[in-house]
Amino acid sequence: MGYLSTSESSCIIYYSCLALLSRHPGPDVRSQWEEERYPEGIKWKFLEHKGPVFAPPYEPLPENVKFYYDGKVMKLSTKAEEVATFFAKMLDHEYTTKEIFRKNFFKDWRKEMTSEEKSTITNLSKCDFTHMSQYFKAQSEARKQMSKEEKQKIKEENERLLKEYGYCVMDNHKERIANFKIEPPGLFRGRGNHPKMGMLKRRIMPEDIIINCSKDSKIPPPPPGHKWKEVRHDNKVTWLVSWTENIQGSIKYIMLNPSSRIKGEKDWQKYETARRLKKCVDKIRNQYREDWKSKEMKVRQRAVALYFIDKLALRAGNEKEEGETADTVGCCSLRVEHIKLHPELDGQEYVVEFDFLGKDSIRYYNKVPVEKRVFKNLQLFMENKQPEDDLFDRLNTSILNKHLQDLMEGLTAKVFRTYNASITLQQQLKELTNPDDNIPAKILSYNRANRAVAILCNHQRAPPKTFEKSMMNLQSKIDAKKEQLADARRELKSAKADAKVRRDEKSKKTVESKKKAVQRIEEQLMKLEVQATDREENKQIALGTSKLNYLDPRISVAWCKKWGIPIEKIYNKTQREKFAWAIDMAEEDYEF
DNA sequence: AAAAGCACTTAGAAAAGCTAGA
DNA sequence: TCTAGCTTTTCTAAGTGCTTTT
Repeated sequence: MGYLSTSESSCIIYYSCLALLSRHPGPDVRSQWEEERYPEGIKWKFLEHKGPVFAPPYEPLPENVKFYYDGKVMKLSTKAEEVATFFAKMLDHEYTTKEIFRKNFFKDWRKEMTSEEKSTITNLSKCDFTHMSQYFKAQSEARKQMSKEEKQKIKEENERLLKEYGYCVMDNHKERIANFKIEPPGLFRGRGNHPKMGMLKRRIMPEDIIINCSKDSKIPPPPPGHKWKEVRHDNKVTWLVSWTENIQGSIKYIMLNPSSRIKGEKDWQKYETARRLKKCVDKIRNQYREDWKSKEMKVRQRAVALYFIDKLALRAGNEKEEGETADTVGCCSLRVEHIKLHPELDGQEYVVEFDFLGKDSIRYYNKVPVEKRVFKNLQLFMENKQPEDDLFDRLNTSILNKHLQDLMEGLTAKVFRTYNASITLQQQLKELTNPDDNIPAKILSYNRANRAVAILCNHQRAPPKTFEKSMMNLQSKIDAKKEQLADARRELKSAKADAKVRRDEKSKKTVESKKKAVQRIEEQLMKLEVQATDREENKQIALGTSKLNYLDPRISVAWCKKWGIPIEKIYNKTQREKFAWAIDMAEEDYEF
């Protein structure tokens, strides 16, 4: 294969291009470079891959695993049994108690039944999946108890699969594929109050699959006896494989790993756009403050919405088809019922109380003092409206983004989130890093800066199930360490006293080593205390999303260089691969 | 100009993997 | 050597925003 160079050497070429650009970031250089590689929307010239890995076929249950209907054993047809196992596997989950889930599941399950099954099984409550469920639990238990050799065998098989299907060649690079396995069939689990929860996500067959690769590549063969839906050669897109999913009718893709050239470059570009916003954000802010006074309602709504997006890092809020998804909103789709106006609250004037479900049905709750003009405008927008009416009835994301495009090339609502997240990290790092701190304390400061961003972006997580217990464990470790420290100090004291009397070399040495011991234990104690603080503050906050998607990695790299923190303390292996471009590029004086 | 389609980024939960300390 | 408790990886849903169709 003539195209294949080693991935390493091509990486060097790629990253040195980026590095060069970062030092000479004029718009001419950048567009010239991009045009040279990819004229107008072309994403690649050569693409070759092995196609997707399909979900393993259904294995029928052993004869002794029974399903009961209305108290009586019933042997199910293979198709009906397969769908029944999906439900059985989820039996412990509270999903299966929800009425919508049960209704959707039962409806779709019945479609898979034979006509006899259909006439017998008419009530889900009479179905007893417990035996099946127990069987699966035993299976997973058995998997855990497997011998080392068996586990090793499975690991090797996975590695073989990864080696064979996990990589592709795009232009001159061998690149890792993100999700080369096709999603297996199962029951749809939406987030929050999703109207389609419990529906059957059907098995994807080769006949559903569109393959995308270059004409001059070796086209992956479909599994024996099957055909692809289509093979296309579209180099204006980055995906390798796609299919249409049956729940929402949306398209799913197989794409490259974040470490790939095509993703890294896009990521870098995203932060460059945010940095361009930095240069004109003051002007834009002045502009929207002016627009609060506009005589046009549409302009005022746009200006207030933009203020929220900027100040609170809200998402844009596209319209969604009603009844197809969970009822969640972003800025432009806020409804009157999602905010409360308080002329005065807790000693503050003009407070807006937000309470709505955002992406993934994560609750956004915040009380924010706003400028008087914003407050008056909101009162105006809410006049004569019902709770379920749109707050910004003259606005949508497309109007807003068109306006933003006029203010700055490439500016859209989401750029504000990236900009505010990254600038907040940079500011917080400056403010929180104490030069005299040791490394663990500096890392605590980093995590606190990261946390400020996560709070801004409302990145939440369910508190870990074992949180209380693990906090208690840590506390008892701290207590033990304190006792150990007290002991060490006592020993040091007596060693000193001893040395004073004896005045010989040996006892002097003892004092020194006891001193060292005290110091070491002090450090260990400090480390533990820092860990406890960090964990407590992090209880309900997820740092990963902002770290991965919103924070310009060059800020973190520069901070590490400046303070002599090993980059491994901030980014794990995967993250270092994703941010290889930034690690290579950023010097200690990098400014976002 | 509104709706539908498409391609891509962003998101938290769950599974899997790893490791320190019993 | 085992396993509890953590971190990392995997999974796939749910957004954004642009393009195409009606």
